[in-house]
Amino acid sequence: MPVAIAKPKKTVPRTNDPTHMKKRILDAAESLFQTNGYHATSMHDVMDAARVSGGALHHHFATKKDLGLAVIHDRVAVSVRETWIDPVRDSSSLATGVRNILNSIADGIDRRGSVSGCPLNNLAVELASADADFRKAVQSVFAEWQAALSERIKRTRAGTRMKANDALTAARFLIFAYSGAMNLAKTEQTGDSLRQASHTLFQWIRENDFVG
Amino acid sequence: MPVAIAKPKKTVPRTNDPTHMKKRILDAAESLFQTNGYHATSMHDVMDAARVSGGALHHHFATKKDLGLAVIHDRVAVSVRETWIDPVRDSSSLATGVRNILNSIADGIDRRGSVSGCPLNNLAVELASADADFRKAVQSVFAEWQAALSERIKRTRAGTRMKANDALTAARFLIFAYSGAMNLAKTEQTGDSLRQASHTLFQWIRENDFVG
DNA sequence: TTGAAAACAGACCGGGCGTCCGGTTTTAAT
DNA sequence: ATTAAAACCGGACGCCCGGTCTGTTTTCAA
Repeated sequence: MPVAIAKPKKTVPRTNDPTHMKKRILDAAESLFQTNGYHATSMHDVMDAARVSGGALHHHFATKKDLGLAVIHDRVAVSVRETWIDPVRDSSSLATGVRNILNSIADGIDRRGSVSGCPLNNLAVELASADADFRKAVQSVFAEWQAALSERIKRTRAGTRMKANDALTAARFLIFAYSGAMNLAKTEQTGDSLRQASHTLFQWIRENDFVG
Repeated sequence: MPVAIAKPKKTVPRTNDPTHMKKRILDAAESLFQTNGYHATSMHDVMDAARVSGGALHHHFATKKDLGLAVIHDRVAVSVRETWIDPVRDSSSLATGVRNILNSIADGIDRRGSVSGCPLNNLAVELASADADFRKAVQSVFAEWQAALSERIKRTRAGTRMKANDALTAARFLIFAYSGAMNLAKTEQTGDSLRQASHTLFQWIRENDFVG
């Protein structure tokens, strides 16, 4: 039996930084969930990617489901706000606003060379129909999204004289087209479909007199 | 120690029926993949649902991936043909054809009370970006779908005098809207979004003079 | 200074996963 | 009748999953 080997002195002391650690975990989880999917990524994958111990991971997120819900609330929702809600609200015209959003996403895709898809759609399709909590979380993001678009549409020429329900339908149609285009972009690994959607939606917005 | 119990005589002899057995496996796999997702369903789930032994399952589909690819080729592809390609090809007018397809899907959803989503999109979103073989399989179905829609558009009034590429773009736009509407229908568990898409697309088709 | 809670580490567990294997039965060609 | 392949059975195998547990370190309030 070998003699006990002296344990080396700990050189670097640990520093507790729960905020930063939580951010690292969410960063890793968000990235892995989007590129590989929720069920296809294990907790150990998250631990490795975030370089976090199992204890720390479990301390901040008790279960995998908690982590998934946190990703939706803290990452996917803000992603939708940054890429869609804020730009379209501040755009000088709805048509150019939507076109710029879609084209810039397409450019990002082609620049990066790969498509992981729409963050919201990815988790929605995989988790929405299976689990009620996930569905509620996803649904609230969709609701915020379509409400913002609807508000913007109401500020257009045709929007001022249309019923609130019709504005919502138009808003949802924009989401339909974008989501579907993103799905195809993901399977084709190209931004082409987003540019096509941009072009067609631009004309659709003009034809419907959504000016301004 | 109890005495050996005489093994009861096998009463019902086994009958080899590989075609029927393969069908049962594909039935179960298709259903489970659509309702719960590919990664969320295990091989044992398929065995239980199809009431098939592990040996039989492995005999017909060596790996889970093989089973998934078979579901795409033999089930999802024909599902797209039955619900989209054939009806739109035989429709007297593009506008009513598309409207009928979307509305009948919406009716089916509300009658059934639950939405598992578009079969193709479900597997596309979950598997396309992760695995090259899955992506190719999904992509070929999309290609067949948009080609059929493009051919139908070319037979409309505006279609006869437009470039082939524009017809394809219009065809893809229909797919975009449908896919996105189905995604939202899945998270909202309602057919409403499909009816909205039906209404908006109907007008869009008319505005673009896709008559006939 | 002290005590307790929060933050983190890492080994560990039962279970379920996908897959494979030896053996048996059925089928069909010879 | 013989034989080989195909079809099917049922369980074992090894791995890894999500989650738990014990213990240590850090932080901060009292």
